[in-house]
Amino acid sequence: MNEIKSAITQEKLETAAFILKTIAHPTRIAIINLLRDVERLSVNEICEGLGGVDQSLVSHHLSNMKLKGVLGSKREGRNIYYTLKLDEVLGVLNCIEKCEVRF
Amino acid sequence: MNEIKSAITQEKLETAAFILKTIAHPTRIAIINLLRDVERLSVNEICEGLGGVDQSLVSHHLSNMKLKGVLGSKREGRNIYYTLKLDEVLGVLNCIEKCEVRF
DNA sequence: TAAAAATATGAATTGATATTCATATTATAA
DNA sequence: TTATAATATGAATATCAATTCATATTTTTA
Repeated sequence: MNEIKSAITQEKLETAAFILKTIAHPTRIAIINLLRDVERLSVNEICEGLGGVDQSLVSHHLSNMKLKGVLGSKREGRNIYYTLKLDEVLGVLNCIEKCEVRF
Repeated sequence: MNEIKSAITQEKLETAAFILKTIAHPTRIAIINLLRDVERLSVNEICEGLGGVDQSLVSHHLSNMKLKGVLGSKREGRNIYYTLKLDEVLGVLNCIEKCEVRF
């Protein structure tokens, strides 16, 4: 009669890893940062905000994050606007931005 | 005369992505969780805590996280004890553990 | 209705990461 | 001084993710 330590389920571990993997890329973090204070942005605006990242590559990153539930999108005329859907990731970025890595 | 928006530097983006990548794996998250409330653990204890993950694989994950500055280690007799070095990652896990992903 | 703007898609390539397996190293104990 | 326990290492393989490039789709406007 012991063994408290409410072990995190395998499923939760996998979900956490899944989300972290989804955002663990400089360009994708930059995109999330752009969406931090703006509610929504068109692909063009995102491309500009990133400064010189290829349209197609940006699009791949966007649809990847959308697929994984981090972003949402809505077409309006000829633009498509992306929004942050999983706001919790902002918390993650806040945490991580503070820390310097010292080897 | 505009352009406030203290853009995150490329370097910061890369550091953030680097750390996130380092922890974005179910086994590695589990290891960090084990070290959350214990200060230090031997490799054996970690293997047991993980339940049936191959020793060699655990070792690879450990040295990877050590290399990247997330863990530290200290030999003592024939055991090697690992500790959390970059405590900020706990914050990241706290953030992430809350969120369910809904597609 | 053809051209242009905005964005997506898919295949090919490249690059990175995880896993396995067999073996090496280090320290202690018999 | 050998056997054993604890851990690391490295090469081989397998798996997965990022990038590029060329082209497709959708919407609007001339």
